[in-house]
Amino acid sequence: MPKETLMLIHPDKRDRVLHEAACLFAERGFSRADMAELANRAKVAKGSLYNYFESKEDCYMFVCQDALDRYRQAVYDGLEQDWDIYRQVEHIFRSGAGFVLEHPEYIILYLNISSAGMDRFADQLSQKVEQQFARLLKELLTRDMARGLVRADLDIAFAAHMLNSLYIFFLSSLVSRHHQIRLQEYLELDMKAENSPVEELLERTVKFLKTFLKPPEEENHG
Amino acid sequence: MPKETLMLIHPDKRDRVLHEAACLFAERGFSRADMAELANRAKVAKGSLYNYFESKEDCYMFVCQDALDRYRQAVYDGLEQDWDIYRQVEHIFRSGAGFVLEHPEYIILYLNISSAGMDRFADQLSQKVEQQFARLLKELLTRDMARGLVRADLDIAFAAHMLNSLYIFFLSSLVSRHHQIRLQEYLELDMKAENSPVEELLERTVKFLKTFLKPPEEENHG
Amino acid sequence: MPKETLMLIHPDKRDRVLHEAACLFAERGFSRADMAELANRAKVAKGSLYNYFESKEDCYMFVCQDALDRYRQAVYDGLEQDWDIYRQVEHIFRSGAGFVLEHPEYIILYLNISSAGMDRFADQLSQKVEQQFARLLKELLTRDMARGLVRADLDIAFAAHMLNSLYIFFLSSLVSRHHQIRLQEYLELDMKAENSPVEELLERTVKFLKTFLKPPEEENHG
Amino acid sequence: MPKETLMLIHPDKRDRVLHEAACLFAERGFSRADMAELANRAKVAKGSLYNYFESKEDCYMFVCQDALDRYRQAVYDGLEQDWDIYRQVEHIFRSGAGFVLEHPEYIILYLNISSAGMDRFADQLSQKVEQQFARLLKELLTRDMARGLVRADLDIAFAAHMLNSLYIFFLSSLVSRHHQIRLQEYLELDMKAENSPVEELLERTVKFLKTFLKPPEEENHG
DNA sequence: AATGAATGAGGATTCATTCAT
DNA sequence: TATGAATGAATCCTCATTCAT
Repeated sequence: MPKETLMLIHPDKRDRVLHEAACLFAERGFSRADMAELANRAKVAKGSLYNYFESKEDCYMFVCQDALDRYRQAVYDGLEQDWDIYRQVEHIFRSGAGFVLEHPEYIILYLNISSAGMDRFADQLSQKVEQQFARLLKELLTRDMARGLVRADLDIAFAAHMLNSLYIFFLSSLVSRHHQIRLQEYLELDMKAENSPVEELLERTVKFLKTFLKPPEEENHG
Repeated sequence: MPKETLMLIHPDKRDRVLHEAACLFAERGFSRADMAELANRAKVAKGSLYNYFESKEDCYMFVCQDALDRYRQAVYDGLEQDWDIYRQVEHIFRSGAGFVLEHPEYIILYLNISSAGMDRFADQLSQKVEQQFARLLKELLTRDMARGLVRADLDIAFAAHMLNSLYIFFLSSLVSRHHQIRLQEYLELDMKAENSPVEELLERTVKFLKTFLKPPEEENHG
Repeated sequence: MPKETLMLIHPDKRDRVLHEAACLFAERGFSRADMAELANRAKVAKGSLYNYFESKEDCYMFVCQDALDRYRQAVYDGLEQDWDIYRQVEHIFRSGAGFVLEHPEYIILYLNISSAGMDRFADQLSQKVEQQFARLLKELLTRDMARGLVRADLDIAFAAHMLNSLYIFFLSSLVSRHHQIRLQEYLELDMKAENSPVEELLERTVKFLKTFLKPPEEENHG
Repeated sequence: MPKETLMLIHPDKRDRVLHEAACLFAERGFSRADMAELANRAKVAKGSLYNYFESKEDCYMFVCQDALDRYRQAVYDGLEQDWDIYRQVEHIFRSGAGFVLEHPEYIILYLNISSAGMDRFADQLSQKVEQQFARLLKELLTRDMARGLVRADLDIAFAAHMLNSLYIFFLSSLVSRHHQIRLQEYLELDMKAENSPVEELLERTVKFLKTFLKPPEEENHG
């Protein structure tokens, strides 16, 4: 619940504040980020921040929500309803990667929600963050199972859960040192290499998914 | 690189300090945890902490490494080499869950490594954390693929990556608010319920894995 | 490099802070002086000091530079270019003494620069402190040697060095316990006596200088 | 007043402690020097230091007194009573320089006595430090004035004071950054140069002294 | 609405000294 | 006598937030 003022100021300034806040929180984490630095970066007076937000926490929360909105617009926009699940998932992975590479700060904010001492943020943000993709995945799996594109013996909810898990780690590996190191251990991919293997990882992921989700007879025919 | 003193004091005191540190860091995160509070909880003088550790950061790092050692001992100890991958994985999931329920603080420390501003910790910890399980999973998959227990068309590295991803989310859902909410959205399981559905989740996970990893012909026979 | 804020606050407050800082640093030395005490004395919040200065060290450095500026204004102001060196030197000794008696803290700060562990301050301050008087003395000696007021066989640079040495010890004996004790041993003057022998010391110094610097023939005529 | 124990331990250990203490105090100054570091350097337990000394202050005081004893032994030892003042002074300057170059820490301790907040040390040390040279200089001047080697119109006490002043600055310029910078300004001598101009400075000093102290007729004859 | 100086609680770290072994 | 772990007061500096202009 930011203050009214935030919506009354010039949109450029608002965007600047939100962008710099997202970057700063992503760089330092909530605790180590400081409002004076934010004011500097956003070229705004320290006092002004408190005309826009109730508190640092309020600022953080709003930045996360705003990030989520921007993420959704970027990722779900080009989606065509009638594509099969494999195509939709591939599209989401690809546009998700595009978005994250352009705005690495947002996925870091996401990862932060599950870190220590952030429960109060999780309470307000997590459901909002997870719900949409969970529903979409389950709907698509159900629909395409009916269509025979997905194996019939599938635990749909769990499959959605697994898809999302892979998605999270896929995006995380684009920005988080830990996830890059982890990926290095598992897939021997160096996400920090000049010639980043994003596309390779993406294709391997999608291929893997198909191996698993497609019905056995599909393989016989394919 | 804690100071020598840490290894010279009474093991009970050392354990108390490490335990309280792990709990405090897990409760508050690195930044918000404070050394005075740690001293109180561990019933040790503030100054003594600096006889044991170079700095708060050094303390954090060592607590994480120590946590990893304890985790490994707890989880890998009962493992029998000749069990098939399904049984080994189930055992790891089960003993992992047991460990995490007893020491929720440790998995929270793990999640923290991938949060904002923790890259310097990731640099020192992540590989150590991920390597062992990555290797084990890949070895088991390779071995059991040869034995015909795992489908032959498998991208072994990616499957290991997926198994680990599910493991991480499984354990996380035992302790992290965010992951609990996420699981609620995907699997409609309330991990905070009195009658915790851990066992159910575990069985569902193992069953799901079998569906995916077992060779098709296996299904025909089973 | 104090922060901008220092120059934006009310001059009275700035002066109060600088004055109290100079006094405190002079009383205790750099290490033993503490910022909380300074805040108290200057009737300013502790945090405010850090709006004015980058650090304690920055504060110290600026206080020294400011002291130098004030010293120069007080001492060099009444100087008349065409006075002979004896009169100019006497004037500087006298106004220097006046300044030091009014602001004993400044000369203590000067003495501090040459004490242990203060090299980093010396690097930034010493040249600035010494240069002006060195040049003035050498110029006057050169000029008055040409005029026949100073003996012709003089090592001008060394004479300037010696004049300055005497000046430093003269001023130091007004404030430093060590230098007072030293002077007691050499000149049997008790600088701490109620009826302070400053004037006597000054006259004796000037007389001594004349004995040494004046050309022999001058003595014959005088 | 160190504790008895100091005199009972092995002289090598005592020397090591005193040497390291002198060096440490010279490097850091009294306040910033710490007893733990001293214990490390002297390869002695921290607790042992408190078997030797009442306190840090007691340690500092004793180190200074010990330094003075060593200085005196080194500097006054080779002195021949019947040398004229010029030769004796030159000898003292030269052996003083030798001593200081070998033990730079001692002169730094001397400079420290006159710095801020060290009055309590000055009260106990300064007289002891200054008295001997003051007396010697005055005696020599008196004797050699009677011998006609020193000009008759001399203010003997003041001349002694001046000689000592030059001596202090001469020695200081061998070790103190501030004094080196000062000397650079006055004499354009770089005491830090590889080919250190110590000898040049010494000769120039002695020559200067002669110019000043010798009676005029001496010059006519010389 | 914008500004930025003021505030003071909070938190990491240091260090002289003690004392049990 | 030597040791070094324990102690806690002391001290530098940070930073969210307020408020007068």
